[in-house]
Amino acid sequence: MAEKTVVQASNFVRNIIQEDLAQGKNQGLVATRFPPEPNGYLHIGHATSICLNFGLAADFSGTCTLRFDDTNPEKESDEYIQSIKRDVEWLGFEWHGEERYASSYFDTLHGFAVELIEKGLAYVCDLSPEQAREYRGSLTEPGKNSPYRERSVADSLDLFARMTAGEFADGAKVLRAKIDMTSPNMNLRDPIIYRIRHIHHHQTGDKWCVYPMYDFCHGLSDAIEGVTHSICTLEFEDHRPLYDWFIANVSAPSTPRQYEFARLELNYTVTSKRKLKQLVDSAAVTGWDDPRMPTISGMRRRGYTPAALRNFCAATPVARSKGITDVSRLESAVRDDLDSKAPRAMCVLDPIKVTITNWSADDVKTLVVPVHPKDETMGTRELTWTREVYIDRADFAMQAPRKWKRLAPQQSARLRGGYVVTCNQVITDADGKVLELLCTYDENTLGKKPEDYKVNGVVHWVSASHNLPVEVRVYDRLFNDENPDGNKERDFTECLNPESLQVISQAYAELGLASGTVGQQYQFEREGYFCIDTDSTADKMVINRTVTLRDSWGK
RNA sequence: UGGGGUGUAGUCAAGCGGUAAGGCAACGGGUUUUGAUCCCGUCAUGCGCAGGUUCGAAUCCUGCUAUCCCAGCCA
Repeated sequence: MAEKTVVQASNFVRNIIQEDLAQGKNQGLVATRFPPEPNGYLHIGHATSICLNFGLAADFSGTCTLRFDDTNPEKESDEYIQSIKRDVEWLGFEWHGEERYASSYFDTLHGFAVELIEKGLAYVCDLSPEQAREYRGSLTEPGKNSPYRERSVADSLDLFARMTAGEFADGAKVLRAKIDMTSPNMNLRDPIIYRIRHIHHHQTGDKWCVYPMYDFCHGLSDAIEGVTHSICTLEFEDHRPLYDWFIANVSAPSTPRQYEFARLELNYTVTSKRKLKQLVDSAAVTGWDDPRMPTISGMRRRGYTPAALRNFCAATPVARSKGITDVSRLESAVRDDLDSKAPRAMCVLDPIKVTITNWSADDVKTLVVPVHPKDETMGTRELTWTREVYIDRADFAMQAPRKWKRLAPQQSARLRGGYVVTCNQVITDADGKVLELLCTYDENTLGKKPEDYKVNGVVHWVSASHNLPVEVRVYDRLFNDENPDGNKERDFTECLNPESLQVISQAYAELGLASGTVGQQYQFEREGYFCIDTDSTADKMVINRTVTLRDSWGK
């Protein structure tokens, strides 16, 4: 089946690039970058950034690099680097050249810092963190100059060299840019550009004990890579003057421009690496790849597809106004992609036994049905029809409501792909719980409508004797509250949904599923989309519910 | 009380002086051996509020208001 074309939502960055190109800026080049800090797993918010940066580069025949913004070794690790690379690749993007590391620019960056000192635009400051905070002033009051601000160039040069050589303890001194302590923009009040950290770095080992701060490192790394359009989120808007200041005051090899857009917010979801890490560390979920997590690895395990995520991102407008996107948009992107790709199968999650009284117990019939109702290139599959079958408890009602299209006493329904059956008798236990349905089948209804009566319902089923018992994990949203961290009075973990995972230890799938391998996706007809989980063993297949089908009947 | 942003339907948004795109959600209807998919249709006399400029304003001007971000040696 052909790939659907996805509507590309508006994108103000795209417009800016088109104008730049029209004016011949940047020699007609477009270069972007995706710059994660390797301090956690990527989530749905990063997916929008990835799609934006790689997508823009692809659309304008440009390049997009993957650069690890690894300036804070304390929180970073190789595990995160590996997961990030895997996630970007899985999404279907290829970064330009080898992956980059800001840490591999440390020599150049250090040189830029020296250059600033030589120009009298940076100085070594001995203020303690507490003192520095006092000197910084507040949002409404200007800051005061540090007593070390007028230190001579020679002294700062010497001190910075000794900082770099490891002569001072963590926090003893910092290198600061000399800008304006009275600026209404806090970022310009002599920001710190290097701090001392005697700590092993996952890439550079013990080579350095001074590490550059984000503002200094990021823009200049962009300049080193020849990035033309540096796209980040809105909270960095106030940093832009600083971004430009560093590039203007150092012999930067190019002049990238920063553009900010509103990060993606999803309702019923938390997207903050810190909070996601908290969920993992507190065992509220089983790991970064728990299928309930909004991480890329979690969504992958849940059964979301790269195309679904890409389509979702492409259809998400890139704007400068903040808004909360409805998760239903994500879910509809998943359904939309899986509908055409997922083979169909049947699985009964909550069984009631049905005995077809006019079908012989030793008669086992093979039915051949299409794998996909609209795509015959996907072939056919076999179902086993026997005297005893299971249907779902939800598909039978003692008292059929109005417009009921399923089974009920004296009512008929088709067992999908098989015959029409009529329920003649209901066997219940002392409490009235339905134990078994006694039905008769109509032999003239295989592959055709009954001649003298109408059947409006179709119900999924599986043979009670020829099936594959599986464990099914049914997921619901992780949080009950639409805005988990919208209330400052309570911790976001207080609105964790206690029923976000329901384990059905024994469900019954059609036999054909036995050949499925980990990651294989299916549509269980009338139930939803499912995939085989990594927890599956030779003895027990574990299946995740990715998302339900749209349901206009209601639950 | 400083600075920087943003307010268009339930929701997210386009719109850039010429008479309010689109998506999701919702609601009707058609097809259907999945209450799915698919297909049709409905959904802003109005763009945060109040003035002003103009033949004409969501778009320009003035004032107001709401809301978000910034005082890490985090990114």
